[in-house]
Amino acid sequence: MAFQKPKGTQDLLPGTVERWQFLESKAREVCRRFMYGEIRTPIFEATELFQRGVGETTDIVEKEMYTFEDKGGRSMTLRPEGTAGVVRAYVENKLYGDPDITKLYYIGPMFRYEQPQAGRYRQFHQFGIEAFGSSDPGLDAEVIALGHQFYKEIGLQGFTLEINSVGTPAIRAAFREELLAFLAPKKDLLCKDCRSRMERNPLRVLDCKVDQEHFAGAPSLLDHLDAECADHFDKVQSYLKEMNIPYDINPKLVRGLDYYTHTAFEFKAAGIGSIDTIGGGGRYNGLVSDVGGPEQTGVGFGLGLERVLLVLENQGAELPAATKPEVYFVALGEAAERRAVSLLNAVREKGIAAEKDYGGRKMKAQLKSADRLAAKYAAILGDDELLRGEIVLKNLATGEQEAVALDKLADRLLEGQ
RNA sequence: GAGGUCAUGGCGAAAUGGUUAACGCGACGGGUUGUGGCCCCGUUAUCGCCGGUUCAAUUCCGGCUGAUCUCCCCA
Repeated sequence: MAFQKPKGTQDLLPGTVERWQFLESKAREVCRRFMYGEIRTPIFEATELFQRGVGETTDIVEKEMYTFEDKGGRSMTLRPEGTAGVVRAYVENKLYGDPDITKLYYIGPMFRYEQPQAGRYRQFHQFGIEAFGSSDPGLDAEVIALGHQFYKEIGLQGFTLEINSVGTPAIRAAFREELLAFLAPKKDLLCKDCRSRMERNPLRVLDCKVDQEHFAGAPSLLDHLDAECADHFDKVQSYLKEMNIPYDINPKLVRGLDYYTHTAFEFKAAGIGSIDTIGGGGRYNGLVSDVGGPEQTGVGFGLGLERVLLVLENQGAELPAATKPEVYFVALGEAAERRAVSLLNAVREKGIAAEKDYGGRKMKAQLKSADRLAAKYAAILGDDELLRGEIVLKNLATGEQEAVALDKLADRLLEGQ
């Protein structure tokens, strides 16, 4: 084989792209109803944007970025996530000047240099939304509701929602000290991953799969929230209840990116190997100013389209397949061939999906193609039909045939749809 | 960044250190010089790449690449 696609990427071919188109159109439709407008930002940005926006000590920035130097000597990075670029565009285009809340969505590829596994790719695709300009917990709830509606509408079964409040950076810093004080005496009992987490990201330690026995009596972040944070969290929950969106509180939920404040949430579903997160997000009140904008709040959400699709396929959901032609033209002989070309074109102009043979093959082979493509009709045109000014329309499911005047073909097909 | 499993045709999938690499599906052609889906016949593979062992490698060994699964982490 001469060339292979880069590791962790995929070719989406006709027959499966329809599934992607389905997900994308549903995403757009839900955003339309929620009044989120599409934003398309560059696929690469200045490296520093992600360093500042995502967080210097995150795995993404430390080891997963596709970074390169352009010919002008600038360090550029293929976007590893969507929020930083959107925030940059929000600031650069001074959308904060809009008196109303700015609500944006995006769909597109993201890039992370990782070892691929089930539901994890180097180029993957996210659908995400960001809402700027309000700290109202109702907006957090709206963001969650949009995600919930999307999953529901694509037919996903059995997904769950977990929420948490991660407070403010100051609260987290204080909690972090207390947690480390709790963990320090147990350090030697913990697994090697936990010991490294203690240095890199202590809040994640409590989520460890193997060391749970040592965590009895551990402090909880939720107990350290100040009145404002607790009130915000309560209100988010009451809005979710108001909308009948079921959720669980997961006090150990910490998101992988540094910028979250207050609300953090994840949607989960089984069916992607060892991975269960299909989407997540939260509020990021400090991010806009971190990236050089004014003090402005934001809340958002991103979901992985590959993962959602894997779960759907795993659940045996009905998904759209390749387009089937309404009619397949079978032409016999040169004169019929010429006429078939014009009929084909005319029918297509009327909006009918139509195909014909281009191999000059015999009738049997042409009908076989029509059958294989699952055409509804075969339109058979030979010298006899040409003389009569007719074409034979054969219903391939029933085998019934009828002669149709050539100039009535398109109308006949349209009424049969 | 670490580890396990794997790599044969368009697809699924056997077997084998030696001269025809099963079988199934599909595709193409024919049986039926104008009727598909059923049936019958025929055709359809430089065994991922590079190197090594050997008289001989698709088969054994090593490296590479990729897939898949898992850890870290994440969508």
